[in-house]
Amino acid sequence: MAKKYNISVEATLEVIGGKWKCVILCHLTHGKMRTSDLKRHMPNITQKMLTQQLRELEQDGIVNRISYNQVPPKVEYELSDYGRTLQSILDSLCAWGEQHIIKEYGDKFAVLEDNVLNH
Amino acid sequence: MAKKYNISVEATLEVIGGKWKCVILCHLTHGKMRTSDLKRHMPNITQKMLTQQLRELEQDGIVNRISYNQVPPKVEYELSDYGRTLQSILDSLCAWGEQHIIKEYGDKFAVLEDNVLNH
DNA sequence: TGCTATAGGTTCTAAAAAGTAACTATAACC
DNA sequence: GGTTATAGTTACTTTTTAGAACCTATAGCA
Repeated sequence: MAKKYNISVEATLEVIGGKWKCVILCHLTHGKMRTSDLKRHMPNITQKMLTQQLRELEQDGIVNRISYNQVPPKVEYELSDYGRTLQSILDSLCAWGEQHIIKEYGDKFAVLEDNVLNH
Repeated sequence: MAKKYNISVEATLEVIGGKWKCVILCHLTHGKMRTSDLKRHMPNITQKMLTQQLRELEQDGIVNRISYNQVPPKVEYELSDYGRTLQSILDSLCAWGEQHIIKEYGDKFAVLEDNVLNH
């Protein structure tokens, strides 16, 4: 049967842990996005990691994958209903990061890439 | 100069990302703990990883290290004031994990180790 | 004397995670 | 006919992370 957890947060980390998942999900809190949009917002992620992480999030029921049957392909991702139960956590993580940047660097504009500030 | 972030959550993950930090911090939300207490609550962490992660959290100002000058040594860790700005996020992460476990397994008692349930 | 407990350091190795590069398909366009 | 765009796969390599096994010091105790 199931694995054992020593504290419930371990279960959370199994779903949204790792280097990229929280970042992907934070972007998706702003709404549906195509693969190429995500890629644009995450210039350092590789195609491989992006699809791999999205697959896992899909399998865990966090995101929906919407595939339009056309060529060239068009695929969109969005937070699922279940994924939206993470929304306030994701918002808080972003907000904390922003405060942390201000604390560390004094000015968030100094370290946030332009594209981010267009939110 | 500073590195650039493409989204503020990246800064958060730099501080509390990784396999162990959130778990350590969640335990510390319940109050000050000795190294050996933490170890007991995290049977799968190695001594090396535990001290390494605690060092990093200390350097980022998230935890305080309180060393009593005695033999055998006694060291306690606690959330710092700054670390406590993460408290509600940590609580939410734990709560979400608990709900997720219930969703996945139906019964949290089936997968949470006994020691956890004594909280 | 020899053992335990405590917190931690060090070196080496194993495993996991992530990156690189090359490949697929096909419609639309020049 | 050649090029671009899109989303994705695959095999291989590198980097990062984590673990195992060893070491330190010393008070207290049988």
